[in-house]
Amino acid sequence: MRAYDLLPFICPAMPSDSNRPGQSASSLDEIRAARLQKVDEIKQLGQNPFAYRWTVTASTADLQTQYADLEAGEEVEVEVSLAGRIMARRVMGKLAFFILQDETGTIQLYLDKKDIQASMAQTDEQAFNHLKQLTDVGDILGVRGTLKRTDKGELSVRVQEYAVLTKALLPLPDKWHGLTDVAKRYRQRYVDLIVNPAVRETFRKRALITSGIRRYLEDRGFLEIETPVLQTEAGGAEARPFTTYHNTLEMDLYLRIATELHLKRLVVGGFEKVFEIGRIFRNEGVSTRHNPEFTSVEFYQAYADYHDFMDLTEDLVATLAKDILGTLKITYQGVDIDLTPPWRRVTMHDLVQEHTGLDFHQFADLEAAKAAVKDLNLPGIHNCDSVGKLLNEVFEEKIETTLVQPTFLIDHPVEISPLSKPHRSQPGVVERFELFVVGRETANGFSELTDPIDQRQRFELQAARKAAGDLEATGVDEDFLTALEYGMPPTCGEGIGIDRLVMLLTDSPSIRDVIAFPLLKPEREE
RNA sequence: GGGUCGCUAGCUCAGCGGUAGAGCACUCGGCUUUUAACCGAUUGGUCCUGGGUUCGAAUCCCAGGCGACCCA
Repeated sequence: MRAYDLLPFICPAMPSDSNRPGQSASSLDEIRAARLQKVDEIKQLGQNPFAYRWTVTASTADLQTQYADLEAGEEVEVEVSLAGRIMARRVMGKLAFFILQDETGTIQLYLDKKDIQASMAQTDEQAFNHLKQLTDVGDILGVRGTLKRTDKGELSVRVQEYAVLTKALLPLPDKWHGLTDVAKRYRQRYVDLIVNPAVRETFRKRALITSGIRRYLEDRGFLEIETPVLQTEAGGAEARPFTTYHNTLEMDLYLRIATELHLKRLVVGGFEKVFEIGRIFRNEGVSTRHNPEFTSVEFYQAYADYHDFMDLTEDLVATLAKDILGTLKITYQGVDIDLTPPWRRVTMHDLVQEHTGLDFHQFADLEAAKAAVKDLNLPGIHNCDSVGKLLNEVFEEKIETTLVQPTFLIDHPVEISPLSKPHRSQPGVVERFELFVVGRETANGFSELTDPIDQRQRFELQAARKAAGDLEATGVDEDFLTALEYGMPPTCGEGIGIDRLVMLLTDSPSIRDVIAFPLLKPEREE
């Protein structure tokens, strides 16, 4: 970014029609200087180029809907007052057409010299000429007028009065090609939002999804309780945490990698349905599916198990799709997805057997299992120190990306599920489900482990891995174990990655398309 | 972390060893039914950064920065 504050102040020309200097302005600095001069000319007219307010009585979308049936050439003597950004200017000698954009859409302004100079004679007898000279694409304009549909069929505000509410000093991108440079779009999202309506729509839908989740849970008696971001031990998931430092306490702290362990403490405390929508931080790679900070919703319900939550998840996602998109049949990056419940529920063992013919129940030990999967050429096989991990490796390598339609993968090996309750009838696996859509994990839930003795053993296994150098392993959370020793009711918990859900429902290829300000390296300053 | 590709005017792009270009935007002039308005005239550059090769580099080579995609 350049230091525009250091630019010299431009001496203003007098605000007359004929004495404006005929200088050209084409570089960014020159364009900006020309606009600063217009700022000053507006001030000299006694108007404020950075105004305080404007009475808005209509939105462009409402007007477009309300007057959809107005015939070409027809006018209605109803006064409207609205405000927005100038997105296009087509100026003739004594008539001009602007496109005005507000949050809801756009409408054409019909700017007739006679109308404007008659209405504004008291405040600015050259009002139409000043409109031509002192406004630019990008300015925020307030207008008052009546409605007409032009001969060519464009609904327009026939403007009687206008005011520059905010003078824009910098030019907008090309009106036709817009802003396509991805890095620039992410770095200057405000410009992206101005010129790309689809981006506004994505973030509007994101807001609807988040509030829809909140409403869905609250309607069912869930209470949203906020839990700490700064923690002395980052647990509840396997991920590298960010570290930070508290000066006066003189201690290292971690940013949370999950909300799980605190929400479960609340269940111990007697809240039977709790949730939190919140920011999670993981100090890991950045990709089209991973941002270092992202948003999850985690929710916990006492006396429920993972079957209950699979039902809930189907209904929640279907409700969101129906309410926000109006359909359960969506398209993601050209692939048709049908969100109509019920969704397939299949165990990891069955799915692996279905794809590879291998029955992991049969393997007596790790060596036998490794020998059996030799032909699959698994890249991560050397990291598998248990049959369960090997099973998961087969799933991740060979099957995960094939789960395109919504599918609940259930009953994972205990070795990869340190917080889940053992399966009530199947040894070696837990009562857990993961929702996969278009080959991506989108939700993860399980009957929560409530046995403090078992939980301690699993924590200690993690701690041993951490001591051995595993940066994703967590230590023993003694306070959480203490909480469990006071007794946690049977509980089901689940986390949904809101960013990935938004990607799915807005057909966005990258997580950065659904995060307003994704993390990017700063451009190098000289 | 590895590979491939990209970075040139405010924006979108061309140029690929020989005077840095186009369209749009901007500035000026004209124009009362335009909608990528039109017509005419100007103007605008750290060719991502730093080295190197060369008589000469936006262009070729090396290193770096930032990004996209793929792989891990």
